[in-house]
Amino acid sequence: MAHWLYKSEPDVFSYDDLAAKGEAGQEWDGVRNYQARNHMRAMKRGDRGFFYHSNEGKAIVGLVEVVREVHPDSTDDSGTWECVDIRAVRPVARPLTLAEAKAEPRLQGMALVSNSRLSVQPVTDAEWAIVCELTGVDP
DNA sequence: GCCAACGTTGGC
DNA sequence: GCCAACGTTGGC
Repeated sequence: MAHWLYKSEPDVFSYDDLAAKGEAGQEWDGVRNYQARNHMRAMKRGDRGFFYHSNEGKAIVGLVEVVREVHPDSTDDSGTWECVDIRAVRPVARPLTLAEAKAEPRLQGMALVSNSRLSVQPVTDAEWAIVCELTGVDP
């Protein structure tokens, strides 16, 4: 099973906001980046991911899961953009800040560290295990 | 609030 | 198809 990371500004849409949507989750719409879209196209129902708060907090704060595979973005009329639906699983026991991730030698290759602008990122199995360890998540 | 990094657009 | 200009993101 592949793993992912989703970024969101908590001012706009926070992990708590996602949790409030419950089991049905939320369409991850508004993504207007081809790389990010391609990652969403590759997602399978049940894939787990991390939820990262950008700008404010700058930390991995929760665990999420894909509940609906790729489909047209309802906020896009052009037919270009697609997205998945995700739901909150549970918050992590201990948020992992960007500064901590940058300071962790084993995470230097992580997209979060090396390509901060990509809003939907793949997470390798190795990175997943390390972040689970650092956040106190039972994978 | 600034600015660097990156992606996208459009003229040639 | 190249590349300059522009807009956006996001860390600081």
